[in-house]
Amino acid sequence: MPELPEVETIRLGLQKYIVGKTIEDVEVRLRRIFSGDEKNIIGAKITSIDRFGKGLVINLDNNYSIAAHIKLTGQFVYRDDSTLKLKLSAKVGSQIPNKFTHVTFKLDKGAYLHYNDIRQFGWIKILKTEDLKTIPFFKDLGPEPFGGLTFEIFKNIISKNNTAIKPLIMDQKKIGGIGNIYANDALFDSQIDPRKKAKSLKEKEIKSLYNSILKVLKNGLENGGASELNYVNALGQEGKYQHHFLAYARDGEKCLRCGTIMKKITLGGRGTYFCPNCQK
DNA sequence: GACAATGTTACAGT
DNA sequence: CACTGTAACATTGT
Repeated sequence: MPELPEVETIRLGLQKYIVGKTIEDVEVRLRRIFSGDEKNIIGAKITSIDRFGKGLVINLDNNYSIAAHIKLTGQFVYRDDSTLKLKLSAKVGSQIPNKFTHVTFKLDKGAYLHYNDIRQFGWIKILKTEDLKTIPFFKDLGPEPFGGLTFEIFKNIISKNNTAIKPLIMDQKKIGGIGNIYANDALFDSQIDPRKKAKSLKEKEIKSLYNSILKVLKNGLENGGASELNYVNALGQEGKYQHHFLAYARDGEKCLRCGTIMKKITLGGRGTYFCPNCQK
């Protein structure tokens, strides 16, 4: 899923469906991805849902929280009597729970929250709310595009780093929430070569990239996220941003701006897509 | 069989 | 110590 727009879409869904509900039981089928003691959350009521970068936090009324990161293939799927008739995406499967459902939270009024994860890279941690910042991922997370990341801070990050611009904006310690899809699309939108050294960007390019990042993330959010891989929302349904990709996965196709054939290279270990003609 | 997949982190090297 | 690049995590699909 899982970049800022996808995780935010899940957060909005969870906020709508599970806030106010009580956790009656927890079934952990794959212990390796789970830490903390589930006994500490049984009987507690869900009060709010937070998102920090690509991480999710479910807060409870007993000073405990459930922190989670779904990495590449995690899914949180909510089910109750009224959502049961909704058809699940094929990305979830026709049945839930299934062999990829590693954790199930049983809520009151016959509702369930299932955690699925094919590759098992994701994690769920039970801990005191005050201890959330002891999780390294949260502690080291940089400012967010729709949070503390002002243009001045962004400019400062870009101009003092000597790495290629694309891996830099995907570095969660520098900026929270941007992943491979939106990094590719933002660089395409601002016509910047992803290999270009961050330090070498002119003020005008930095400004343009800042605006493009906000623009593509907002577009992703308005389309309910990108279900290119395994991502689904909290009801097990797909997003639509995969139909609006500007550069991601468009290698071999014509550039939307100039018609040149789009190229794919590997940069920082990740697939990188760009127009060799109009991204300078 | 080889390779790549929306992410993060441990580790080796400079 | 700081920075950078690569491998690894586990599984599926092409």
